[in-house]
Amino acid sequence: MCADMDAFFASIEQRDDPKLRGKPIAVVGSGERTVLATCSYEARQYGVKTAMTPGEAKRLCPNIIFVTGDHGKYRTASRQMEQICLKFTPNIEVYSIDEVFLDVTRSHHLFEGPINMARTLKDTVKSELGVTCTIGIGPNILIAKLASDLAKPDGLRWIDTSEVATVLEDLPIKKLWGVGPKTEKKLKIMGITTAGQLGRTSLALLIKRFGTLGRQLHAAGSGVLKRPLEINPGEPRSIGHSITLSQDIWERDEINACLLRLSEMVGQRARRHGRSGNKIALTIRYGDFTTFSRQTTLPLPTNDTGDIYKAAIAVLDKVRLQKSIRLLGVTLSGIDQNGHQMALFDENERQKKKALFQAVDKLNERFGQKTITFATTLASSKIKNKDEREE
DNA sequence: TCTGGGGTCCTAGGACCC
DNA sequence: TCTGGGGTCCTAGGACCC
Repeated sequence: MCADMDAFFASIEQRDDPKLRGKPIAVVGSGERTVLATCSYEARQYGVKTAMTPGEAKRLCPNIIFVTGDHGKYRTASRQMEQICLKFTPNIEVYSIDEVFLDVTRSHHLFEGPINMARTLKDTVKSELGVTCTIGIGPNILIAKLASDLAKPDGLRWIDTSEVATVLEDLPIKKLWGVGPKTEKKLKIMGITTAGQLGRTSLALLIKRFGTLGRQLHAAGSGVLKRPLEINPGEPRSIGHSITLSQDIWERDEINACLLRLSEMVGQRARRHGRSGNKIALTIRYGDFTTFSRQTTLPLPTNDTGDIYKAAIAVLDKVRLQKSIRLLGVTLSGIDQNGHQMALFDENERQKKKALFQAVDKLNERFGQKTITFATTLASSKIKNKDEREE
C-alpha cells in the first residue's frame, strides 16, 4: 500500500484554522522570493499548482490565501502518521514527509483483506490526525503509488495484478515514477508516449539509449519494480542548507555572513544527529539563475561549524565570481557511515568551539555582521593557510 | 509579486597508481 | 620510434523526487 496525504501542508493549515477550510489556500516559504510548497484542492480548481510563484497563483485565483509554512508542525504530523501505520504492519517505509509505503502481504488478512484494511487506515488517519489521505494498493510499490496518484484526493484504489496491463496501456509516460521532463522528451522522440508502449519497447534498445536507467524504464513500463521496502532508514548521505537571498548580493562581507549562518545550520544538524563528514560543497546561483557547485575534501570528517565555514570560504576563494549572487548553499557529505566514535575524544574541544560560535553569532547579531569574523577572511587569498593555528 | 529547499543516484572526465 | 590496459577515487553536473 501507498498512503499519501492529500495536499498535506495545506490540509494541516486548514485543520488548524477553521477560517481556511473550504477555501483556496497555498502554503509558501517565509522569504520574499518564494514559491508554493503546496495548495489546497480548492485552489487547484483554478489551475494553481505546486512550485508556482505567489504572483502566478494570484493571477489564476484572485481569492487565494497565502499561509507561511511551519515545517515543525508538518514533521510532527508526519511522525504521527508513521505511528498510525505501524499499528497495521511493522513493515513500513517512510518515503517522504507525506508518503508511507506499507507491506501488508502478511497482515491484510487480519483486516479481512486489503480494501477493508485501507478503509480502516483512512478512518484512523482522519480521526487521529484530522486530515485525509489516499491509499493505493498494488502488487508492488510502483503500482501502489500509481494507484494512489490516480485516486487522490481522499481516495482508495486497488490495482490488482490482472489489471496492471490495462491501466498502464494508455497511461502517459510522465505519470511513471522516474520519468521527468527530460526523459519524457527523449522517449517522445522515440515515438513512445504511453507506459504500455514503453513496456513493449525492447530492453536492449532502452539500455542502449538510457544506460542503467533503461532497465528501470522497461520495468516501470511493464508495471514491475523489484525494490523491497526500506524498513530501516539508513544514515543520511548528505546534510545541506541553502538560502535564496531577499536581494542579490555581491559584497564579500555579506557572502561570508551568509556562509557562516549556513555553516552553523549544517553543523548544528550534523551534531544533533552525531554525524560528521569530510566533504564540504558550496552552491552558488547567480541572479540570472545559472547555478554551479564546488567542493573540497578534508583529511578528517568534521561537524564543527568553524571547520565547515573555513572550508566553504576556501572553496569560495577559488571561484572568480562573475555576477551577483541569488542563492548560497552549504552541504556536508562524505558522512562516515559507521557511527561517531570520534566524538568522545574531542567532546571538550567541541564544546568550547560551540560556545565560541554561539558568542560570535550573538555579537554579530547585536553589533552588525562583521563585528567578529575569521582573520583568514580578511587576509589576502594569496597567503596560503598552511597552519591551522592561524585561527 | 519570476523561478524554494531538502534530498538521492548516475555519469563523464581527470588524476593517479600499478 | 604517435603512445596499453585495468582499476580507484574525486569532482562537477544533471535528472529526478517530494
